Amino acid sequence: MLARLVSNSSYIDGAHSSFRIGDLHFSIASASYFTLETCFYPMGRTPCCDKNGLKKGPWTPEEDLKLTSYIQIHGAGNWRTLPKNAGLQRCGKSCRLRWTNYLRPDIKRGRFSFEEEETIIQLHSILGNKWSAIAGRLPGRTDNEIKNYWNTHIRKRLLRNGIDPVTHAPRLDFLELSSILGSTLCSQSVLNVSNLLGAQALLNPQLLILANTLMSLKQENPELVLQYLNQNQLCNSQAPIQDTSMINQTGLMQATGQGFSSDMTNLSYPNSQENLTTNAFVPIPTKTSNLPSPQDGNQNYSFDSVKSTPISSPTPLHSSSTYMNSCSTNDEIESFNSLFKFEIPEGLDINDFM
DNA sequence: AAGATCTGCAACCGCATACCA
DNA sequence: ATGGTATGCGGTTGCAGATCT
Repeated sequence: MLARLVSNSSYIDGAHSSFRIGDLHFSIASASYFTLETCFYPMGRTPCCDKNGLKKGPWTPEEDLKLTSYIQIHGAGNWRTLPKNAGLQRCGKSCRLRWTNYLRPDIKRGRFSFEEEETIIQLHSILGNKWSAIAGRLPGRTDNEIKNYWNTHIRKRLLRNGIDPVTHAPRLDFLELSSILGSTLCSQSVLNVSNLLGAQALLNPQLLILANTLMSLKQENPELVLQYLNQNQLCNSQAPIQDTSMINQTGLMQATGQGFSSDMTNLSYPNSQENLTTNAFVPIPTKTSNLPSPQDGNQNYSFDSVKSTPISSPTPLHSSSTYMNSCSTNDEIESFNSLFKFEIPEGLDINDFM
């Protein structure tokens, strides 16, 4: 027996986005709104709330007051009946969300502290997008708040610093660019086209434009380019890099303005708070190192393992601190421009790489 | 000054799952 | 074991204010 719901403007929500008639299972996967003119429910199964006439959108202070007052007296829970009992024209789900994400008295509001941000990044490197799990370790912060902060601040910053926010590993396009530029610009020979073509598929086309521009600069004024590269230890003019397979990670570090030593043996992974505050850091992949892989739970890992990781692959995420701590300045264009301190050609927006 | 674009965040949506009858 | 309901979770959307052109 079927009960036809009379509303034609309501929509199926939450747990009721799927239903059964006999042995047939119906699922509404894509449509957010579902006209009920043709929708039938099995008798006895009703939506969690009748959306007809229920308010959506931003909460008013009056609604907040009603909800808070009700919960203070009766406690949170039983969200299905709560709106009616509290005199609210809202869905229970909406009430729960408003309470847990905004009205709860133990919510800490305001900017995230440096320590909180560090904690989020470290936990995300382990837990991935398990926002509720991360929130559970940050008292006073909600999963929604952390998720928003990650998407609007931390994620962008990691991207700009050449770190894949999914894997917490250096991004391939940055590594390849560093490799190409290190090889080609430092070389006294003409442009190694095959190297460029070999990496082309991995690169954002605009990165190629940038590389080409730098190549042109080199041809026009090679001494200036080489002088600057040497000044910034981007390459060793006495032993020019000829093989792009040897990734000059040091160059990348320097390129991002993070001030790493050119001595690879001295590279370490700062973990102390003072290092966090003074040095941006990224894992140092070296092709020749015997450093453990991320799966070892160690902060160090080889470049091979990085290269084998798809840029947007699901995260194994058992490596900790495999991220670059950003510099406190927000404008990472600066860090990229510091690659060579050359003027970026007009019309080439570095943000497009991000 | 005004329109366009960007940004941050609250709220929504659909799915998964725990719980209970 | 099965089905119905409640709740939790993560992804996405939409809006308001800020910034840019």
